[in-house]
Amino acid sequence: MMKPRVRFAPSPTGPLHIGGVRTALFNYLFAKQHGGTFLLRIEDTDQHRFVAGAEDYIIESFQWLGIAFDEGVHIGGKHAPYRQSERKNIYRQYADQLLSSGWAYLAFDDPEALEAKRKEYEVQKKTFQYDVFTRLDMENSLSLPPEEVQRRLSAGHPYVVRFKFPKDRDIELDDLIRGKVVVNTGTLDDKVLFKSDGMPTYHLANIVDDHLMEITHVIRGEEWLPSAPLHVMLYEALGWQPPQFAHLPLILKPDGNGKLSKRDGDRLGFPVFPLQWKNPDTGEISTGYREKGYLPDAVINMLALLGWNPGTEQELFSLDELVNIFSLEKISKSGSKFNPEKAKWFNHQYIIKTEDHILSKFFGEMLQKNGVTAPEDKLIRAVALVKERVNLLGEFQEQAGFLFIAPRQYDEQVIKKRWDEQMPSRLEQMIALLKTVVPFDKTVAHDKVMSWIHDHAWHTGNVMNCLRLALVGAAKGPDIFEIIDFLGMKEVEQRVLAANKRVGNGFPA
RNA sequence: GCCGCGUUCGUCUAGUUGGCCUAGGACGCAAGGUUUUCAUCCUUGAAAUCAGGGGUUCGAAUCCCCUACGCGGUACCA
Repeated sequence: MMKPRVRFAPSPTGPLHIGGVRTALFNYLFAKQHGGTFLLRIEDTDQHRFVAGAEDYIIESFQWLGIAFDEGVHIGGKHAPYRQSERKNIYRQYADQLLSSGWAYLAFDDPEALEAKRKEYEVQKKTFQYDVFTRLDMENSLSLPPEEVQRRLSAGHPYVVRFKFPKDRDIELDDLIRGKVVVNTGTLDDKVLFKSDGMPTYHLANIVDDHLMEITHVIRGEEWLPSAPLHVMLYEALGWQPPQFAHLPLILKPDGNGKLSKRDGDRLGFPVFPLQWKNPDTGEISTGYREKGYLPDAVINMLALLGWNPGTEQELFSLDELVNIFSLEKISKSGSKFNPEKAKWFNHQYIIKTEDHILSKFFGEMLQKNGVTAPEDKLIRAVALVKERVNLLGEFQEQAGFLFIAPRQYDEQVIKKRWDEQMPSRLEQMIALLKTVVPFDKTVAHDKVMSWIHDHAWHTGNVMNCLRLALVGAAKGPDIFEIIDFLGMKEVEQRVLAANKRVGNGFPA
């Protein structure tokens, strides 16, 4: 294959949705696999929907994910600029070209007139479409006498440029994922190509830029499939070779039907965006995968397997592996419901795989926020002790926080079940016993304590869980002798004394 | 409404040249086990008559047709 050039072309209207991230990922994988180029273009032709900060958000998201572009707004490239608002002056000439070759026409109908027309049709239970059948009833350069058109133009009447579909032609499109798709031009509407505000619409700008930027493969969401025929027609009208198309299936909400939306995330409690986003207008905050404690590689892996799979039973892939094994042919045609549980499972797998010294950084920051500064070697030990029980990075705090912060309260369920008036003295005896193990050794300590409990014919579960309660605050956590080893005898004694004092004869202070 | 796309366990999916599918894996779920705790982990299990109905064929989840349902589009939004 010739080296492909693909693009991810989001609109800066808000935070990047994970569906968009997946689209970008598939583009990236495809480009890298074939030694091609991947570029980022910002499609900001709608000034009304522009949202400040959205572009930076998009760039930061991909930086976090480790998906690198070869060209783009933030890094430049041979086809700069990559922001459509900065390319404004190059689109007009193509609209003019279409106009003079008869592939487009001027339309003067204002939004109100269009709205009225739609209402009129709606009453008859029909839908108005500005197309080959209705355009002569409208006010445009096809229906109006040339001198009237000229008059309006010189009088400065606002107008748009619309594409003029031929009456009855089957447009064929060979989609890389869906195969042949055929649509008759008679069913298509004369899309606006150039708006009255002097900006092109998506359709024109997209085709022009894809051509100028030498895009070979357009890999985008399924929502674009209906307008793909317009796009191939546009290439023909402009006398250009169209790229190959691949329309990706949608990511659906976990329950019910329909596209995954921000609301679903809020409702079901999982992130829909890669990074946290604060709505500049309302101040509303939407959480992101990063803030929720996901590792970027886990997010990528999870997204890659949504709508695609290699056909083997392997589920865990690094980015590089994905680059090698990815193929458009294996993308499924139907939409995939997003599964938040599986997303967590992927993260769990990646946390286990991630090296301790990297994880320790995250944990260190969390402790820092709680006012505790811990040395790195301690953090690494702590992380190693609990990583297998962590799904999200944030859980390091609850799983290993006690290794640095003595418990402030004790689980009452455990007290009720296992503590009694003799427990304080037994725990103190155990401390004395533990102190005899010098230097401390987990196995030796374990054996000594066990036989000591056995000699007194005490209930192992009660004694050990009360010790755990004193050290951890609850009946959970890693092996108790590991904890003792980590804490050191001095700290262990302090915690036991504190617990004895506060829980005392069975009632927490 | 019209146009387009789709339809295998609850979910993601394997299955793509029809027979090796009494439909496999993963998530989740259930039961056991390991862990003196919790989680992890291990084992086992339930779970899709392959949307439904017709064909074609010795034989269909796999090919054809119809129906149903779902989704997407139907803006001077992308």
